[in-house]
Amino acid sequence: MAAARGEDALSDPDAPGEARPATPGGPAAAPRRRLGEDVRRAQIIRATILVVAEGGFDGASANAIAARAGVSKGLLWRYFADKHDLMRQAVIGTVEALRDAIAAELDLTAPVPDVIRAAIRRAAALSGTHREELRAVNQIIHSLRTADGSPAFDLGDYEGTYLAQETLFRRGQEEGSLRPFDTRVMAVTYQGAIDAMLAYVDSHPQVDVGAYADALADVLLAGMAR
Amino acid sequence: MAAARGEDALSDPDAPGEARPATPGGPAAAPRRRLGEDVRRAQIIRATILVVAEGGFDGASANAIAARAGVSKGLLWRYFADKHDLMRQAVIGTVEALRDAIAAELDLTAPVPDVIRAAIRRAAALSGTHREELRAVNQIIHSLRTADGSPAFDLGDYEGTYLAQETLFRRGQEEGSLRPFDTRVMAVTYQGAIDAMLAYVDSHPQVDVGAYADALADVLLAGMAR
Amino acid sequence: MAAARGEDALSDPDAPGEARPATPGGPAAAPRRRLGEDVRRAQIIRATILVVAEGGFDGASANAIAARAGVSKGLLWRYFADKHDLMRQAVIGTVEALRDAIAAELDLTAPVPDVIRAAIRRAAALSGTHREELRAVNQIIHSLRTADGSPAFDLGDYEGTYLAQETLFRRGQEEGSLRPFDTRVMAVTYQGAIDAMLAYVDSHPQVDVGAYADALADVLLAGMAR
Amino acid sequence: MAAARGEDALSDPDAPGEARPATPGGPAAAPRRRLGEDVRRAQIIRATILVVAEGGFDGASANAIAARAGVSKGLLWRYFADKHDLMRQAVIGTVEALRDAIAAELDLTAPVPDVIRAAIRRAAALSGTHREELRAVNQIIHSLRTADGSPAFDLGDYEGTYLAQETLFRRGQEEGSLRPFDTRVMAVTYQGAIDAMLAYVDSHPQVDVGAYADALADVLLAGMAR
DNA sequence: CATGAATGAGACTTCATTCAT
DNA sequence: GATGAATGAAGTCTCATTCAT
Repeated sequence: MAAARGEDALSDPDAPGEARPATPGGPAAAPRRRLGEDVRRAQIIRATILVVAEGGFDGASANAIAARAGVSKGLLWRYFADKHDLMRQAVIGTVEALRDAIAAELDLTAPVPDVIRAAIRRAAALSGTHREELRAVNQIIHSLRTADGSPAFDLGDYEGTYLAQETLFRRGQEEGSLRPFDTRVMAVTYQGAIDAMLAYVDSHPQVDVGAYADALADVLLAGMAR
Repeated sequence: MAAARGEDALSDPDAPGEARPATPGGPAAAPRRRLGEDVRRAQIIRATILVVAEGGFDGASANAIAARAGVSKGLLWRYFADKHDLMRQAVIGTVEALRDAIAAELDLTAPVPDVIRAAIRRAAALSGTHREELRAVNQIIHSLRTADGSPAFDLGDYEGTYLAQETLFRRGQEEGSLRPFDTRVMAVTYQGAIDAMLAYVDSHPQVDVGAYADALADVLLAGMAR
Repeated sequence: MAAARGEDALSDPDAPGEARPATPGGPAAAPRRRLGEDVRRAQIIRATILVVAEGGFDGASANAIAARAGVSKGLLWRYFADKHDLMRQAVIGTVEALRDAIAAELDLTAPVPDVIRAAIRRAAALSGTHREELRAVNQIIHSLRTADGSPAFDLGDYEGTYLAQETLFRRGQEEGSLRPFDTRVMAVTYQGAIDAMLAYVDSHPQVDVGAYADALADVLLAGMAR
Repeated sequence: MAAARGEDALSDPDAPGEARPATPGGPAAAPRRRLGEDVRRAQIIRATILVVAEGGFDGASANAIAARAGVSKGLLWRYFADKHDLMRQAVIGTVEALRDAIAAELDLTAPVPDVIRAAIRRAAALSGTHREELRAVNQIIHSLRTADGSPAFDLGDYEGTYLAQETLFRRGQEEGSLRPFDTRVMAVTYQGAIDAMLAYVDSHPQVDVGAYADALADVLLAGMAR
């Protein structure tokens, strides 16, 4: 399970029974381990994702994140300029990982309808393997604001995704496997359908994700295919 | 007590179970409620929507809301139990208004494809008439949490909407205007496509909303119609 | 004594034996008195002066100031934008009070040497009546910095004082009671001598302030008078 | 241990009372101290002076000082017990250097008025050669506090300076070059005038320092000389 | 010895909520 | 009822100091 990479202080595999004066029942002492920069950053980002996924953006205080990571509060600010920076980097790193997880083993040279069906299936699979990431990224993207109150992320950040999908759709149209339609509207709709699916299966755990993905592929391809 | 009106779900705008003293008329009767009270509540909710739409959920302090409403800070808590209650009721009231705005003049007895196309157009029109409401409701729904950290709203609140749409789709299938498909998946997808459209046109002001709505209707109906 | 205007929470004349659960020996409860804006500001500034005079600029935390004023921490920020603003206003208000205390009953039309001697005496008297103010203002002026690290006060703020003294000196020179000298250098020197006196008697409590003032007047006038 | 050198007062640069293991030479012998150590200490003190002069006492974090000195943060505490110790020793060492710079080439056997005039000129010259030192020492002396909040330096540390000046003044009075006056008051005033001059020229860079020094000597000697 | 990652106390500040007026 | 002064908990962030490497 992705959630168990060893960031939880309570499950720390070798917190010893440290000699601390007069608090023998208190929480385990911190052995002050020294880690490489990248490892620490990843650990803190992972804790951020988990805390946000669980308690929402507002509940993700620096305190909660540090506690979840099993580090001291002050350590956060050695690796991130401030909380905004931490959240921003958590999103950026996690989105990259999600994109990789979708793109992996996806044969983009296959017939376009096959690519689309496979992509939907892979996206659906994320709900099982990256539940916290999906939840957290959603929260942060919707909540993070710059100092002047404007959203830190907006749909402009989706532009690259839209363009890639439009390219795919256009190839399908040229190859004759897709009928003519407005590719931008279709890209936005496609992305919206994926996001809706992920939100739906996240809050309806009894739903068969694979079946949903297949049904969604049927619905979308029925609208696209010639 | 005035602070406890409208209880649980987006689809339940008229929940009972509160001590509203002796109001034996129907919900449309507005019996003994003093006008000033409802006006004040609406005024505060309106201010809440505007402040949230502008500065996001986190930026919507009670101070800012009271100032925007032109009332004193203390007055908020005469009409709402606490900030959570204020936000919840702002969503409930506004969603109701949005639903009314879509449903108005919508002839549900018309042929199903016509209903769908009309509904998409009406939803798109909201981006011009209810921009703040759409933004604010989105913010609050994504951000509001209960005391234990769990989301205050979830997709369960969409259940009523899904059921209504499924009913419509099923009639189309029975009448032969729509082809067979999983109505729940289609309902979720349809709603996701609408939400994606609204978000897209909100952050891309130069887009022609009507044209987008028509293109979306084309895309969706191509996937649904026989 | 100037220090006993009733700002000290512990000496609050009517803190009652409040019914607080299970802490019958703790500090007296706060009756939440409501005060006019000017009174509160003066009270907080007074507390600031006392805390700075006693523990220095660095020891004057917002916590310490609020506690000394007998108010809650948060109240400070209703009356002052931030700590810098609080310190700035404390200096401005106190310097004005000090200047008034020196200027009062000073007959500026008297012969110049008499004015100078009287002014030195009055300044010396401040060491008895405004000890905390003198200490605190000195601390803050030397310590307060703007966000970019540059001093918040500098000798430019003395310019008005220098000009006034130069005017006085020049009158003395025109009237023939003072000999020719560089009035700017004399103004700076005069001010330095006053400040040195105040610092000296502050840290040497056994010194006879009046005698020092007379001796200083002798020394300075010997250098000035024709 | 090297971290505890020079103890208490500005006028006492060689205080004993610390455990320096087995150094039976006189204070001028520099017996077993390794050269590298003193170089490091001087380097760190120099960095401290520069950082304080530039950003003030509060802006002089251990981080900034270490960075300016080009050493690691942890190294500071090998040479100084804590930050208070570092600041104290920076003052002590720098004041000693400043005193040397004034005393150098000063012929104390010359006629007293000549000595005074020369001393004023030399002090004025410091504003060109030791600007950072003057600023930093001023900052630290005014800001440094002991753990209980009382000033770490006070005018008692000037006592040696006052005594030396009084001795000089008294010789002048005995020799007939100076008229009778209170030598302690004159010493305090003289020092105050010097400090005021240095502060003034520091914040008024366009002033001709030499001319100021001559004018100040005129003013002071006019008050002292018979 | 030297480094700098890590800690933890404490600083300033915001803000939902209470309550004297 | 209405106001906004007052409270106090909680948040983000800094920094002197420690200590594993």
